[in-house]
Amino acid sequence: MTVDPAAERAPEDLTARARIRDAALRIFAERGIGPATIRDIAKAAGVSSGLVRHHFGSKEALRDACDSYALDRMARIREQMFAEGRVADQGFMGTVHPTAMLMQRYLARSLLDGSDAAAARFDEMILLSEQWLVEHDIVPRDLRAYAAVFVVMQMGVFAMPEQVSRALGTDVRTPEGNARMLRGMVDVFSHPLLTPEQTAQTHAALDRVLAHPPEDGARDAARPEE
Amino acid sequence: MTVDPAAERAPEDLTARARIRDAALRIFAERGIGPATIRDIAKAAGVSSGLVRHHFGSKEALRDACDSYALDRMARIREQMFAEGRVADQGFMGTVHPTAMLMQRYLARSLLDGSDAAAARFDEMILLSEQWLVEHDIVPRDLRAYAAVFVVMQMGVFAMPEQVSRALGTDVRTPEGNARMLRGMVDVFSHPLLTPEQTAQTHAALDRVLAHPPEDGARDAARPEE
DNA sequence: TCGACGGCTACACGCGTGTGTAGTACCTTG
DNA sequence: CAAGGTACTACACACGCGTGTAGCCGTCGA
Repeated sequence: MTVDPAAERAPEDLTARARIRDAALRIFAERGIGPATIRDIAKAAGVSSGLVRHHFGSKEALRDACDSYALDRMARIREQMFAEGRVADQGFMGTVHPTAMLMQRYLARSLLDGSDAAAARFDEMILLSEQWLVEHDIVPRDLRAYAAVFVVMQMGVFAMPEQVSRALGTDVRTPEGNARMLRGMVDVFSHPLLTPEQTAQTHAALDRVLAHPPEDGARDAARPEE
Repeated sequence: MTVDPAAERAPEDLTARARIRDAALRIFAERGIGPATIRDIAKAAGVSSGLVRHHFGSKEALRDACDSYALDRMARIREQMFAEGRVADQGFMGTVHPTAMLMQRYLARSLLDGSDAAAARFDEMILLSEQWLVEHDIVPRDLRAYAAVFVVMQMGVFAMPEQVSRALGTDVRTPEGNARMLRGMVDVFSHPLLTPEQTAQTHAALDRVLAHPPEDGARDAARPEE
């Protein structure tokens, strides 16, 4: 569980247990939690599938181990970046870091799968975002909604790397593709897409729609039955 | 396949086939494509699982049918909104519409699952976004990356409704919660989050990192082996 | 009236999955 | 040196899945 404070990989990580965790992290990130199989993880780690169970007990426990490991790695990378004074990158913290790229992808997948740990981190990111917003005197109509959308949007980018890669013509798992993606994020968050008039119009449209919800001929398609 | 040009549900849609499609759409949207089972869809539609196969042939074919149906519905809603002159909403087109909410969620799930149809729509949205950007004289450093990130961010919001709902304290599947979420989106896309200085700094940081990629002690965790 | 066909059901098959169990090699410890 | 436990493997089990098959029932045209 404990890893040396940065620098090189801890010696413990040369063990089969660490190889399994690393392989799981990678395969979970690539395919998603559900579709990934214990057997494939074991194969990637060069061990038997029984050993995975021996070390982690169950698939969910393995996922939990990956969660806390990824969270830990991200926290360390964040610390490191703060120490190096790259505070400007905080919003997109660590995303150029090769390991951080992987961890972000994994955490997005884990969040999509319904991980409690990833959800906790999600909430934490929202709190941080809210804090950042008030510190920078950005006061939208709905602070919480703003922060939530902001965070979920970031996660979304990491949750669909195949789509972004295809659209960009460059694999975002490479540093080059990742940098292009991050530039895109920076630009989206720096150039406003909507003019004040458009914004006001859209807010008005939202108000209008909320005042009298639209009728829809396909009620049965949206009915909330079990 | 063909549906009456708006208004009420087509009579065909009272058939079991339509009920199955609707149930599939809803369950796919709720749980994701992979975890959803034919048997549960059949149960929700009030038919036997065999009938699902009888009408659609396979799970993937059912997914395809849902794809094209959802795409069609979204296109019609878009047309309708254009006809009503609500062009201001185009960026977040139809997302307050109860059916559109469902379709958006479904399409996000389908995209996450690797649907070709959803991917095609994704690319189309990117094209539209690029077009919209040049029309409004927004010229970021990387137009394609901007558009791709913009679209994937929108999809991300619909791909993780549980997370947003939890953060907001309101179910985004209700009109109220959805409206809050949409306000958040509007605000994110209208208020720039980064100052020009921060933007320049981050771009510089990206340049710097790309010039000499960061060393990482956890190379083995990111190695690209199968 | 009758036959055929499409909507529909019940049930069985094979497969891959997570999980459980038995057993082996090795390393540590008294 | 003996003993025990840990790392590790091979194999089997039960379950749920998508899929396949056989057959029933109502309707509609000749």
